[in-house]
Amino acid sequence: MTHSIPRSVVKNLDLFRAVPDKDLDTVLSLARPMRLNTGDTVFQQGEPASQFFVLLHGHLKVVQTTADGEQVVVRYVIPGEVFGIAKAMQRPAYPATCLAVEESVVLGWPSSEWDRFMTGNLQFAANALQAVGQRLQDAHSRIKELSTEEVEQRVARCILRLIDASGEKTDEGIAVNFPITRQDIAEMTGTTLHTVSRLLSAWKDQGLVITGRKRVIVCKVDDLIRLAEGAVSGVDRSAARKKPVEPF
Amino acid sequence: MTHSIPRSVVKNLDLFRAVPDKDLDTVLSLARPMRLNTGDTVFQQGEPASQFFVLLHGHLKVVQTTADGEQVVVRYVIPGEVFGIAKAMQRPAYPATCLAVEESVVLGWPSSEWDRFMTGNLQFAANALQAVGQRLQDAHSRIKELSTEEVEQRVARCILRLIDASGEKTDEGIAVNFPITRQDIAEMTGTTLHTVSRLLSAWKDQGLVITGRKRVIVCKVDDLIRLAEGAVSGVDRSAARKKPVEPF
DNA sequence: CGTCCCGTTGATCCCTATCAAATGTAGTGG
DNA sequence: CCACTACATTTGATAGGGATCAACGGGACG
Repeated sequence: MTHSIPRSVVKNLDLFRAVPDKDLDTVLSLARPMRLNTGDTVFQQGEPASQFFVLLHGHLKVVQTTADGEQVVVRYVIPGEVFGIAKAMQRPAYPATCLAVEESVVLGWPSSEWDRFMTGNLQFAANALQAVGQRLQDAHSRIKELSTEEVEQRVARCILRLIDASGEKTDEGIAVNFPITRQDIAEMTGTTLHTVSRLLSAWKDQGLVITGRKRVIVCKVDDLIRLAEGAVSGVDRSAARKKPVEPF
Repeated sequence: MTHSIPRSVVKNLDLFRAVPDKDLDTVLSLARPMRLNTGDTVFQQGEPASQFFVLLHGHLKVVQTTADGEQVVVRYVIPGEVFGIAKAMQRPAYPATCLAVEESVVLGWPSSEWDRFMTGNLQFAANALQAVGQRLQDAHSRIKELSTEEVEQRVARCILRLIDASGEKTDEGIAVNFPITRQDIAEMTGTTLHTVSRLLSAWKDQGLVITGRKRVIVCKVDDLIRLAEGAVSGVDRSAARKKPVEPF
């Protein structure tokens, strides 16, 4: 045994659910653990997809950069999830960049092992398919939202999703578990950091959320759900609207 | 043999690529063919996912309806593609409605057979994963476009994608192979039929495309590519912008 | 040949991007 | 420990890309 990774570490991962212990031992023996500091990249967009990974601890951000330098946050990876499985879908290169937003620990395998895992264990194949299927559903939800909803709804839904996937109960409300900026939220919802900032400020005034540098805590979840579902907010849009001066 | 489906019909489908003939015979014996008229639905959003399908001939539209009745076109299914594989991703119900936009022929299997195919043949599992992976990539592209590009680029790209996936060379240019309305294009690009109509009209004036009822033919592919990549169009946006009357 | 359905086009409005600038906050090195 | 710096956030002002509202025109199909 080259590493001292306990079997229990992978046993509870979705990707390895219901995979027999003897196969898990093989899996473990091939795993390469990796420690990351905030800002470290696991892989870069366009780079050959030489490995696939599971996140054990921390949080990662997956970002696509467009031709003209704009960025889109594809998703956040939370502990227990697989990522970087480009090769499994027959892509030679990673389609996005993946970086740590806080100290994190990942487990990596050479992409060549993917096929071995697939062929060696049917449960593994089914688990992988389900994981990708779930992501496809999520992507379609996002497309629907970007196509039909207004910014406020989208941002509300985005934050709800964040606390749902990775929220932490505090005495003030439910907090997003990892550092996230207005810019990040904007890149997830197809808007600008300015608009996100204005929305959060308005919500803060109404006591809906508590905000801080790279921090969001939701106090009134129900009210936020109402906004996500299209209720009209109390945000005063008329502030900017000026009544034109009557020409006599 | 209950049906007279020739083996060659499924042999060339991506989903069954490299699957041995003996397995194909099993697959065929369980297949249920179905003929569809324009407007017929294969399945409805929310309905239990009792079957999965392959399109043999024609074209289908996959549509999601939002809570408030708006529609989003998820994708068009072209001959040879799998669809309705909700159950493979462990979803109990279809997440969208699927309907024929022209006369079509599909092949259906009971969802329960999916697992049998998966376990019976590893190549099948890999093919399925690749198909879903490709769709995930497509979905991410769309998210990126909806987030960062303007309407004209998105519509241009949408039409390019249509002729790429299902274009037919004519002596006037490359035609979209199936009936499609301005409304459909709008629902694919997150805009309104009005805006799509205006864009197509402008492009028609410039000789970029030829349009008709439910028809689009691209004459100058290169120019359209240029638009999709963000070149400024010749569309006169100032038409609507009125110079306010000088008050003396 | 009338009736849908699809497409076109004008006019107006407003949500939100953009431009601009100030304030606040964590981290760092002297 | 504080000044310095880099990065995050806030907030105001303005403008414009498209949605929306409204009406008409035209082709297909029964």
